[in-house]
Formats: sequence, structure tokens, C-alpha cells
Amino acid sequence: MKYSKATNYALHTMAFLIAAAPDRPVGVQQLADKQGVSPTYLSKILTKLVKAGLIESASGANGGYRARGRKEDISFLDVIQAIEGTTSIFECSHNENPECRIHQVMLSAEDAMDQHLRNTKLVDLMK
Amino acid sequence: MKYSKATNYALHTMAFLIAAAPDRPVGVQQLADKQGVSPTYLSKILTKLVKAGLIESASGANGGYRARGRKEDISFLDVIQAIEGTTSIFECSHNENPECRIHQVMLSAEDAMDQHLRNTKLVDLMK
DNA sequence: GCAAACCTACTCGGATAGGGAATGTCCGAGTGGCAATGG
DNA sequence: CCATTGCCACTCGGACATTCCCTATCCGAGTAGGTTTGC
Repeated sequence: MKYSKATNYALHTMAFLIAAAPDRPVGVQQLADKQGVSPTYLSKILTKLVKAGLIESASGANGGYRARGRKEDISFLDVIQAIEGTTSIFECSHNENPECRIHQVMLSAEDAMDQHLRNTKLVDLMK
Repeated sequence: MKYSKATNYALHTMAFLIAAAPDRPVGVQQLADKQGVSPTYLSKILTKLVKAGLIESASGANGGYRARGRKEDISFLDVIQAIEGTTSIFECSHNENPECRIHQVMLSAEDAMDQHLRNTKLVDLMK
């Protein structure tokens, strides 16, 4: 039970993009260098963030990635779900019974964590 | 990012053991039948719970497993950590810097979930 | 002693994660030809 | 007629997107043999 490293890279990348000046997009090479991973690998992660609508990409000369929308609204949960998906953290074997108390407890525990991640925005990191 | 099925089995098994009458230990065969897994597989899960001190085992004829200690004190977190271990849910790639703000946010989010799991006891399931 | 029950080590296939190389695809920007226009 | 200007098509290279591949690790399960204990 762990978050993948991709989530880690995604969070750091998003934090960088949000902190960067918004006029010029940032290339994947620069982002990859900063985190010590290959550009190809990071590109896959960035594509997920693009599909989730958190950033936008520009091809061609002077292209790159740029944060999208109101920066103040982007939460940790947005980034995590873009990478990990939105499936629940726990699956009960007794799924024929949606009333399983154990399942309910696990869901509410997960919800407590999600609330925290939803209320913490990436802009909170820089103050 | 998911809890393993073993955790699921462990929780259901613990709930059953706590609900069972405490006088006679329960055999692994009976527990396995109830959840539709092989006895040998469940045995490995039970061994982890024994090592964590949550249950105790009795060899020989009329042996089996039995909840240990005060049932009211056994929380969801106890069972989960017995199976999954206690390592953190998130590892920051920038671990050379323990001050990483992203890491701190993730830890506090995990702590919110742990609090919930720690405060919910298995006896709460039966009322 | 024997059978019931747990304990442990080993194996094994499949799924997933982490990572990289190569290739495909898109797009801005330079370039060059050509026509229109003004002197 | 000649030079300047403007326009259009084409190419080219930079940059993202995607596909394929390999490796390591973990999970879910099962087998086999050993050990303990009650009768």
C-alpha cells in the first residue's frame, strides 16, 4: 500500500509549473533534469496531467507545458487522482453485500484522507 | 495504490474471531471456508496477526486461533499495520531534504486517515 | 503413538511498476518563389 | 523595366505523444514437510 513514484514526480512537477512564470511554457527536458528521470518517462506522466486538464501542452518550437486554469484551485487530490485514478483504496471481498460494515469504515477513513488532500492546494506550498 | 486482499481477509477474520465465543479456538479450516480462500493461504495471514500479538494460536488437537487481549482495544489500524507494515504511504524522491513541503502534506494526510482507523475499534462493528 | 492442528520454507505464475529507446505526430517558424505594385 | 513589397506553399526542426520493450518486485496461491499437543 503505497503511492507510486509517478505520483511523487507529478506533484513536484506541478509545484514547479505553478511556481514558474506563466508566460513561457517549460520543456520536458528541463523538468526531467530537475528530478533526475528520463524525459520519456516524465512525458508519460505529463500526458496524464494534460488529460486530466491540470496542465496544457504546446507542440512545435517554443513549446512545452504550462499550468492551466486558476492555480489557486488545484489541490493535491487533483494531481493524485490524475495519476492513480479514482478507484477506492479498499475492495471488500464481500462485495455482494454493500452493507459490509468493514467496507464502510474503510471508505470513511479514506474519505478523511481525501478531505485533507482536497483542502490543501498546491499554491499553499509557496508562501 | 490499494490495500492488499490479505488486509481484507485479515479484517474479516479478526472481526469473526472477536465476535466468536472466546472459550474454544477456531480452526483455520473454518475461517477459510467462510471467506472462500485456501486454508494455507489464510494461515500465512494468521501467522502475521499472531506475530503482531493480536491473536494467539494453539497447536495440536482442538487447537486453533483466538483473539488476544482486551477486544475493545483492537483497532482497524492495528490489523492493517500487522499486514501492511508501518512504512509510510508516500516516499519523497527528494529525501535528502526532510523539509520537503510536499512530503509534509502527504504525511499529515496519511495521519488523518490513521487517526480515523485508530479510533475505530473492531468491536464497533457489532452493536 | 497417532491424528489433528498449526508452522514454515519453497515455488510459481501473473500482474503491475519503473524505466528507457525508438518512433510517430504535431506545429511554429524560416525560406523561397511568385505576383502585384510603384517609380 | 526593375526593385520593393506582400503573400503563399513548402520544408524543416523542435517538442510533445505514443508504442514497444525489458526488468524487478509484489501479490495471490499452492505444496510439502515439520512440529506441537491432546487423547
